[in-house]
Amino acid sequence: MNIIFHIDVNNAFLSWTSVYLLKYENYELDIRTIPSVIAGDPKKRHGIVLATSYPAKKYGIRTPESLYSAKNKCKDLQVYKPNYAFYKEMSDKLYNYYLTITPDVERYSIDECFLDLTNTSYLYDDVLYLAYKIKDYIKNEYGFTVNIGIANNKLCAKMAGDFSKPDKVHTLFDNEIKSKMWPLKVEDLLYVGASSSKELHRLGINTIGDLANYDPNKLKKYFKNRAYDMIKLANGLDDSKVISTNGKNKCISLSKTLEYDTRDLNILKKEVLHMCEEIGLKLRNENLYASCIAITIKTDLFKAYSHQKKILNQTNDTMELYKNALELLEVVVSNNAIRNIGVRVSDLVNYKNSQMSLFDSNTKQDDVWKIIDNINNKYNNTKIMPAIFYKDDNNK
DNA sequence: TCTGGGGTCCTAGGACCC
DNA sequence: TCTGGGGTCCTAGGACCC
Repeated sequence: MNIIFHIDVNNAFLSWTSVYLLKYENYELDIRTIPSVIAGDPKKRHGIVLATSYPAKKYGIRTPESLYSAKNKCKDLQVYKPNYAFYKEMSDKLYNYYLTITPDVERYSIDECFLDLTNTSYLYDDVLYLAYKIKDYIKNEYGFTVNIGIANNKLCAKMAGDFSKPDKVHTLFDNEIKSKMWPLKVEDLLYVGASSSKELHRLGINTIGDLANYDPNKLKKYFKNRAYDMIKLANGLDDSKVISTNGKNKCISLSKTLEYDTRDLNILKKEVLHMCEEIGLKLRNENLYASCIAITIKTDLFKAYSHQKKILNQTNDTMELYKNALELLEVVVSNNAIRNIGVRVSDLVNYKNSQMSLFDSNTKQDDVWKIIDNINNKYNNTKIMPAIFYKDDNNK
């Protein structure tokens, strides 16, 4: 029998900012105790609520709603900006702490990990006791609380972690699925989102138990092959493994909501070049090459489009990425005003198809990037970048 | 001065090959 | 001298997660 822990930080961004303010800015007020949220800048059209305190939740404020709407619900709402560098630091600290408990740790998001204790639980006589010890250690050592879900697979561990918050340990072992999970609303089931739950309710499937016992052949008419997966999930069945994939993503993407909608190709090109810079740097730092690149956009009407293409000679060269991205950009720019633009690379490999380098100057170019990257990695603010930026800066 | 940003996975349909 | 069908690769779009 497998033993899986799911550990997530309660209101992660808000808790972490609170810890930061108390520790480094000598705040006397713990923002977790007042109606507060973490949100971006509405003037830059980043006004989305990213995390909420429990007092803010009492006003019905939820992520990710607009800051505008959140403020309408609570006039005294206190708003704090996200501090991603500190969040990353906290996330790494937690991850390294988990590794002292078991080597089998999967980072599921910035504030969530799965721990596989199947092969290590013999070291700990009582897993429930261990969970309480972990939870209390984190609270005392770092100053924020977590929820821990314990189960026989990842799905149930994650479901258990959501039962009631904060600062709680819950179990959802195989023999508890009917009593603890089946009464829940069907939309509470992992991977059943807004679109599916709407359809399920229409079919009279309101609880996870309803779904678990529904005729798969009937459900197939509405959900195709996904019907079988959904019924499996509702029965608490999940054989996915805890995989230590630290840092190894299948794609890297960057996107940006512009301050104003635009049809101006020059503005979009500049954004795309900037993203190719960042993505190229990330690829080179991890010694990865991209075989596929995409441009994504969102129009002023919130309609999303994307265009992608294979890159025959895998690359992590900024200007190669940019050249490919530009071809896609020309396809994607239509009559729509563009609100959000992004670049995504995928099919990442750690080798380079070097056949073509006999005919071009790739090797020399690689050396140039190494020098540029060393400087950029060292000095965060004064970046070496393609000449187009200098021109732009001078025009300000 | 309403609606962010970074991911994974699946499916349908077209192109192309034999 | 009349157009089947299997397999693979690729793209676009959508659902879902945090």
